[in-house]
Parts: sequence; structure tokens; C-alpha cells
Amino acid sequence: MKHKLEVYEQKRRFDETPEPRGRTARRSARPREGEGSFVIQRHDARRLHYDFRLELDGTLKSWAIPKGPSLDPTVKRLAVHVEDHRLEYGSFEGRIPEGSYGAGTVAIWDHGVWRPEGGLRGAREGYAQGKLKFTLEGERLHGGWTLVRSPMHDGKQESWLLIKQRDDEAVPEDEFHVVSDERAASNASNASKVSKVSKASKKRARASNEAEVAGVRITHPERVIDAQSGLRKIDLVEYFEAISAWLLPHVQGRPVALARAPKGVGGELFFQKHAKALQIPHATQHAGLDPGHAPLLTLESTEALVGAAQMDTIELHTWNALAASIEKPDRIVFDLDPDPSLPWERMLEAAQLTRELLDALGLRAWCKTSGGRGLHLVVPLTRHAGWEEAKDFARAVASHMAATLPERFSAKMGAQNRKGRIFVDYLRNNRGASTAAAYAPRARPGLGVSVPVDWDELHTLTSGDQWNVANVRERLEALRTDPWSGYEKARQRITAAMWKQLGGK
DNA sequence: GCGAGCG
DNA sequence: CGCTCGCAACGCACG
DNA sequence: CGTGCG
Ligand SMILES: [Mn+2]
Ligand SMILES: [Mn+2]
Repeated sequence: MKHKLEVYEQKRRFDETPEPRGRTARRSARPREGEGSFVIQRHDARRLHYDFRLELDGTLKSWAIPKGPSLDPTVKRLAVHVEDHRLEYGSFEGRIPEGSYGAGTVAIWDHGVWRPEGGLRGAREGYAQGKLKFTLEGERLHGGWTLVRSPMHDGKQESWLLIKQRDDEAVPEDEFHVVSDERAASNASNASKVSKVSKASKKRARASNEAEVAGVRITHPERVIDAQSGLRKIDLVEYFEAISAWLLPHVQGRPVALARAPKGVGGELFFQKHAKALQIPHATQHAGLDPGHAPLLTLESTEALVGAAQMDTIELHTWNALAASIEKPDRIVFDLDPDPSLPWERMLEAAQLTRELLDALGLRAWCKTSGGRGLHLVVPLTRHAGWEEAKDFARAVASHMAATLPERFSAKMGAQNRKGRIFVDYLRNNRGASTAAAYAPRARPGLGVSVPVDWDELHTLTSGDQWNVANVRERLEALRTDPWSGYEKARQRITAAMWKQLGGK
């Protein structure tokens, strides 16, 4: 106990604060035998909370309650056990200056008498054992209360819960809105009826708030994730399910980066490459590929795609290597990013020109819309080179384009460098970098989709996002041949001759 | 969307 | 309990 | 060099 007070005094510099210095003398008008004083101070500090203090054995046992007490017996309020305070502190109100521990303002929110069940002995035992039952007689709070130590107390501070007991002083607020009609109809305050109604309404709410697709529980299926198209979460989920046969060949075996948007397009978007446990339902984990991190992920099945969608994955980006040969990329990607002011025709020409350079080098490339503003050129490779060589080679190609056609291409990122031109983004060929996969949606208004195209149809393309989650099905149904035929069979490598043509390393 | 950390 | 916070990561452009 | 962007 003495120790606790010392800790407190160390945290405070008494000469700088208006709080009372502890004195050993005096003690004001005492409550009756078996009772003690209590106080709740509203403490507007770095974080607003309520300090709940019970007098016991000459000191104030103290808890910080972030949300303050609730009169609803079904509500448990976290009460973090904090240092004992001196009795004198119970009457403190005022400002704790900046720079002092607990800086902010303190106001007495309630005070009065607490009467522990079992008297003084009950209080001591309850406090030691982590379960205090007591009655409060304050100005705001009355009736029975329970303060229990939560089984989960990790490390320094104990977590307790403050709960109102069910008595006449309790004010149930649970489901107030849902139940209020019922209550008005029959003015009987029938607790069991209320709880039945609330249970039923919760069940109903869950039923309409959940769906099941490919064995995966889908929460909030009706939530609109893109205002522009009006598409809902369930539409995205069903898109992934329907596109599965087309999409899986492009993601299976490859570590992914998921771009997730729990609040939909326009909300916060974050990437996720790693996950512990089965945080993404049905995803496959690959521990050890990325040292110092949780396992990398691959998506191998329809269930995994749907699982990702349940977790609000919109974009699916893949590495340029398989998990099984993580140090040997099996392709390089050129991401053609146009200055937004350029006419689309320049974009098509750029793709064709890039293709011609690659062709001259002896490399076949395949093209897809990005689902956004541009196009992606994908060059499959046998798994012969390391990341360093693949990246250097991609940079050499981009630099060559920029050097030969500087009015059209830039190999430097940054809006400045791209002005009036197309940035050949070769940076997606670094280890750990990734590019939106074929048939993956993009987290942009309209939910564009990256779609593989045949070179023969290049001239018919109208934009990088001409296909989207809503209309790509039409495209696929109309297809007579695989636009990427030959891709799987390609066996090509980066050779010394290519380097020579590009002007050496 | 969800687990971890924290008050 | 209930809130808030991560959830990639790194070369490159710019100052 | 540090900082911020993509
Ligand atoms: Mn406090
Ligand atoms: Mn792009």
C-alpha cells in the first residue's frame, strides 16, 4: 500500500499542482460503521475517463472507467485498476497543469457512501479476491453494484468490470429503440418479454445481414461498396465466385497482396500481404517466405476467393513468382501509366510500341486492361533469373523506350516526368512487389476489372476500365478463343543478346 | 473486418 | 468492455 | 540528407 502511494507520488510533482499534499492527520466526518466514502471524478485528461474511488483501510482504492458507469445491468463497463489515492484526493476538483501526470481537468461527478456486502471484512476479502459487491448512496448513483476482476489481467494493470445489479435503481437501456414500441403498447415492464423481443429482433437482424456463398459466411451482403455502380458486397462476392474459373489460373500458387476496403470504394484502402491463422477464410499460408513476417498468402480455390471477398478484398495483386520458387520470378510486368490528359489512342500506340520492342528482343508479351487508366504488358519467363536481373532487365527496357521515344515515354515516376507521356512502370518487378491480377477488380468508382485481351483486338479497346464487375460477364460469354492463348506454353528467357541490344547492363 | 493493444 | 489502430514497403522523386 | 509519394 505504501508502495502504491509512492508510485503515485513519483508520477506527480506536488509543488506544481493544486492537488492536496497528503497529510497524516485528520479525517473528516466518517460514514457509519461498515461503510466508506466513495467518489467519482470526471477526469478530462488526454483521454476522458471517470475515476471511481472507494475508501478502504484509510486509502482510496481506485479504478479508471473510460466510459463511466452504466445504469443498465446488462452493460459491463471496463474499470482499469489504478494506484491507490489518498483520502484527501477525493475532494479534489480543478485543473492539473500541462506536463503533470494526468494533466487536464477534474470534476467531482458523484460522491457519497458505499456499503460493501459483508461489511469491512467483506470489502477486504472482495477486494483481494477480485469480486466486490456493494451499495452506493450518492447523488447520481444508487443501489447495488458489482465490481469484478476480469480473468484477463495481463501484466501491469488489472482489468475489472463495473456492473449495475438488477434492482429498482437499474435502468435497462438495452434495445431501447427496438423495444420501445412493444413497451408502449403494453405498459407492463416485463423484463422477460423485453428480452425475448430483443433476442428475436437480433436474430431477424442477423438473418437479413448474412448470406452464405461457397460455404463462406458473408456478413453485410447488402452493403453498397461502390456508390457509382451501386454494387453491393454480395455482388462482389458473387463476382469472385463466378469469375473463379478465369481468375484462379492467374493467382494460384502466387503470393498475393489483398487491397481491402471494409468501408467500400472511397473509404480507407489498405494492403495485406501477410496473415496469421486463418484470418482470410480458406486462404493458404506460406510461412518462412518472408522472414520476420507472418506467413504470406495464396488463394487456391473458389472458397478462398470468396473468403477474401468476405474480408472486403476488392483488389487482388500477385507477385511475379510462385511461392514454390519464390526467388525465381516467372514473368515481368510493364505497367503503362498514362498522363490522364492523354487521348486513349496514345495509350494503344504505347502498348503496341512496347510490344514491338519486346518482339524485337525476342520476347512475346501479353496484354490486359488494368481496370484503371492504363494497360499491363506481361512477359512470361522460365524461372531462370533472380529478382535482381529481372528488375534490371525491366528497367533497361523501360529506359530504352524512354530514350528512343522521349516524346511518348518516361521511365521516371512522378507526375512531372509523365507530363504528356506514358510512364513505363517497371518497378513492379521488385521482389515483393505486385500487380493487379487478371480479372481482379479495382477499388475505384465503377469497379473496373483487369481483363486479358488479344493483340488483334487492341484497336477496339476504349479504356482501361471498359470492363467492370458488372459487365465483364458479357465479354467472357462472347469470347470464342482464349485472348491469352500461348501464354502458358511460352518458354522464354532473358539472354545476353537481349542485354546487348539494349546497350548492355 | 477483425485481432491486438490499451485505457 | 469498447475504442482505436494497423493491416505493404521501398525505390525514387523532390527539396 | 530526410520526407513523401505511388
Ligand atoms: Mn484519472
Ligand atoms: Mn497502372
